Amino acid sequence: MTEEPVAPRGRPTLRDVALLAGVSTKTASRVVTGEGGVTAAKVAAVQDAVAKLGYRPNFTASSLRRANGRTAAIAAVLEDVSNPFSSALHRALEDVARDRDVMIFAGSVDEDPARERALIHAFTTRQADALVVVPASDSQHYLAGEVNAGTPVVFVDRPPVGVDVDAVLVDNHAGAAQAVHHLVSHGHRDIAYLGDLLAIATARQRFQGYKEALSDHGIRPSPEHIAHDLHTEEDAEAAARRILAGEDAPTALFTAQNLVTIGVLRALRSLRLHERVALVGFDDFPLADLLQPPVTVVAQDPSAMGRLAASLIFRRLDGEAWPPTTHYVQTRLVVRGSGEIQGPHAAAS
Amino acid sequence: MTEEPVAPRGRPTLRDVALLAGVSTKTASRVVTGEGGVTAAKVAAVQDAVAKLGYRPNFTASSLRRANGRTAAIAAVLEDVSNPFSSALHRALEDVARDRDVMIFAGSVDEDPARERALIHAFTTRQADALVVVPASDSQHYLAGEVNAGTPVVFVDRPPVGVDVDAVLVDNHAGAAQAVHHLVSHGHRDIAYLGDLLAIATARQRFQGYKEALSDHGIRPSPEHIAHDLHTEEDAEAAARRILAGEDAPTALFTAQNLVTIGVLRALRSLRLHERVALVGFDDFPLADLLQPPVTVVAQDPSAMGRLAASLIFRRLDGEAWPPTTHYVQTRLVVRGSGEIQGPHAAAS
DNA sequence: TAGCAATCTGACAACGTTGTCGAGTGAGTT
DNA sequence: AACTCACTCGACAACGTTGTCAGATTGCTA
Repeated sequence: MTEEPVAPRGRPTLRDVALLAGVSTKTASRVVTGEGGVTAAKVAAVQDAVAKLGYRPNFTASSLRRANGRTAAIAAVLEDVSNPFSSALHRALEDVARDRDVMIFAGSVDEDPARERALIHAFTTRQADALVVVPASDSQHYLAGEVNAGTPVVFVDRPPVGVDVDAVLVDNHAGAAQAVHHLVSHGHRDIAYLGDLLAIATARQRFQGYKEALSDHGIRPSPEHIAHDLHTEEDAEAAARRILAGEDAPTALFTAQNLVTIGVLRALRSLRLHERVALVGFDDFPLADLLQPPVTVVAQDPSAMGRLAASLIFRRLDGEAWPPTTHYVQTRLVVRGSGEIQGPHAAAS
Repeated sequence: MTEEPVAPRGRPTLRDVALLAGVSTKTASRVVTGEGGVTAAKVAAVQDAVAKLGYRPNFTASSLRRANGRTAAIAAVLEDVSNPFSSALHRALEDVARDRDVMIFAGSVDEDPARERALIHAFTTRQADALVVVPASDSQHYLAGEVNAGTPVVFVDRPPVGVDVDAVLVDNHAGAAQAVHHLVSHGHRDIAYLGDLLAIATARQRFQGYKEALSDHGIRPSPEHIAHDLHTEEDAEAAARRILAGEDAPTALFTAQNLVTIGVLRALRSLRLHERVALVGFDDFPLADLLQPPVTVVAQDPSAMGRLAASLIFRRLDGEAWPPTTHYVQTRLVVRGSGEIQGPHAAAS
């Protein structure tokens, strides 16, 4: 059994180590940081003292003093750490950061602009080396100070407004259009739109893509078949029930967000329309392939987005410089079944 | 040439603010911390300077100096931030912490003991005020120093070994037994077990619960119908295929973990056995209710666990003290369909 | 033997902030 | 007029660490 010495008061500091080892704090510092230039005897003495006291360096004090002042932590301001998109993003950031011994601070904004500011304040105040932001507010002009001070900032999924920084975005417009074209090509002309809060830029873009794709085919969507501002599964389920109950119900649905898709699936299921009404969702989700029918989606790749965002961050932290750039990550139509249910105008070919 | 207005290098500090406002740093500090005892005129001057310079306090420097040295951050050492259990836990911690303006540091261990230590080292070195740990290692004796130094530590989901701290656990044994009793009561006697790495304590407990519940009914499980160490969906799918292909295939399956359940569902689906072989899974997952048949599970409540863990942490941070205690959170059998498929020994009642 | 470079070591200051304490001011009391 | 008291305010030190620099020691060369 190893002897556990009684720690004096609070945590031991470098002073305590130095005292016990009979050297100066500076020499102790040299040993624990591996700076070198210390005789073997003193190295051993310091290492003994470190072990005996259970000394752990205080990284915050160290980064306060060190030249570059880096804290080796980057902050992620996410929609909600527990949703699959955010947590896949979080994980991708962590994977890249891990190789450099950098930690991730993450927080959930919940589409609340005030919370967004509070989180960013909390993170910058804690000297995060960089910021990855999925914004919820109208404008992020308040970030200008940080950006000027040289903190790398990357926006993900939603474009920056009022501040000029790198961004990793999805081509929502094209993705939505792709979904709609797919449905039209399977014989549908009456395609409903169910989407998230219009306050969210990506929701607006997806709606635009939907409208324009329809118009490409000379179709004008029925206003009753458009539902905005659905932010929970319950909202979406209720809206879908309403739309499907009306006369001239649509033969296909485009659901422009994750939770909306799931809520709509519940409605379809309980109305026993899931084998009859076609559905394409935006954003993939776990088990989509195991449902009956399997759900066709326009998939985003949050992992790829996270990795790209992290690599931009680290390149800037390494001193590379370039004008703020927006990167687009491709969406991918994943054909599984629900989107291929034939509509009334199916080509006879 | 006139004197260049010295563009402050990097971020403005309290010194810069004080200088511009014509007060001492201490007075500037009093204003920004709201300590009070400053005349209105100087308050205004300082606030002007803060606004003009875009000053943000350096929270790490502040916590270095402040009496209690708190960093208002707690660390969460999780299995994998992107899996639903971990991220629900993470979110619950965040929700409780948010009310106190405390941030969460989270990291993924991936069942790697070395990574667990590295993460905890990184977090303690950054002066996290407390630790929430889902351990992966055999022993966490190395935490003794931290615990002695007074850092609150709570283990979640898996018990601490080699260190005496609070824990929030699930009664895996009882939950697994409940699943098995349920299957037996629906006429099954040949019930397979498919579970995660035996190195994980919870997996062992669930297996124990499985075995003992069977033995309560006088059933001895067939060794060919037991598969351990399945840690990915693919592992689980392969194992399920093997078990279901053999002669005397089981009529029911108990899947002891999330991903295992999903892998097994894939196998059942592709073998077209999903309506014939009963299944109860341990741990709930999104969309379980939308599958065909809907999946019966023994649900854990990661949110409740996270909230409980956080409240223990904060009570200790608030100075309350008590001997380390283990709390058990109940599991709940969620009956949905897959677990109620009748077996050959169904009572004729 | 003196001279010199190379190596090791510690005193000191500083990072940005706040706790302590005592000095200064002015109003109110005797 | 002398005194007390409440209130502001700033000088200074300190939190735990590391950068700077100069002093001490050593070994080697001339």
